[in-house]
Amino acid sequence: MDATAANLLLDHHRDHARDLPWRMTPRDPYRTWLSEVMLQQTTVATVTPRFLRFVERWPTVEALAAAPDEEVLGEWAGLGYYARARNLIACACAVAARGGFPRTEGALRKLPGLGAYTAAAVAAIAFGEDAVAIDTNVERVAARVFGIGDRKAAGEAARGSFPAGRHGEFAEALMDLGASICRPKAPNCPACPIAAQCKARALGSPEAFPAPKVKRVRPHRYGIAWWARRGDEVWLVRRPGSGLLGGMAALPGPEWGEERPAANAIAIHRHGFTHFTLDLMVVPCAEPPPGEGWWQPVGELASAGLPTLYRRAVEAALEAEREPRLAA
DNA sequence: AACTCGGGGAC
DNA sequence: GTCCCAGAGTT
Repeated sequence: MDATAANLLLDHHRDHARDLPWRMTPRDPYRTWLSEVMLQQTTVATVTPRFLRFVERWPTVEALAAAPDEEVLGEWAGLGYYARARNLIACACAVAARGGFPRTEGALRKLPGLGAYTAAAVAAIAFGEDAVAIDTNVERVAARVFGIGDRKAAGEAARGSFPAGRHGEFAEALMDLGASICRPKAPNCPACPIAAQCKARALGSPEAFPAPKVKRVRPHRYGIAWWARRGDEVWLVRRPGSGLLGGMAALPGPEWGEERPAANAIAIHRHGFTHFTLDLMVVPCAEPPPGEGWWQPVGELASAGLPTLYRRAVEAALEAEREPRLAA
């Protein structure tokens, strides 16, 4: 993309930039960082209400660093990719301890949870450094503008297009274009300020770029969740601090496996993860299984910080208790 | 370079 | 159902 096209895009962005709650003037490094982490593999529509709740509860990185881990993980519950929340806590503590965010891409890159993209995005957007933030939007727009099928190659080709002194603004312009006009499906080329410069458009098939990802078959697994009741309470546990749903509140149960267990379930909840699907069988038991845990009032399950898998499984179990005939 | 790691919105 | 999303960390 030449300088003329970059200026056309920046001019368009001046009038069409999305009004997002983390885009205040001037940019707040804390909110920039928090939004970028929340937005990793997560849509703006999903993030926006969660971001607002989060900054309402913890308005500064110092406040976040001082919060108990369980409360932060609970606030993150339902957003997915929980390593982000664990790294968020570690990063907040490191930043608070050193008296604020580092202001360069290289120093930001050393913080937990900040990879190549996020370090560059925070450096460029919050601190005005000429760092190049290449996300999936930039890759897709570049793939079409340059007519390059390979996503990573397209992203690298976009590096030279970032105008000096305006890298943060340009990254946001590319991201807004990718979200609003140069969408994955049904791109709105007539509304695009750089359609005349677009190779994929000239070829007549913008949607053919970038090349589609190779998809893999998702295996299936089975699991048991113990349903231990005591009056109006249910027994919950905290999962180990790493791995799938690491550190999150959960129903107790053995590790999941390939074979369908023979168990008398009152409910079976099917859940889709990124790389497998799970049938979680909720099985009543008289006593809590051995190990750490706590009795959670069923009327206060919303504040327990359950990830979606267990939140849905609990809902199914409570429904089964009300209507036993519908048990699976 | 390939895998792991969630969940929801849009279609 | 499918595809995709302001990716990072591990192996």
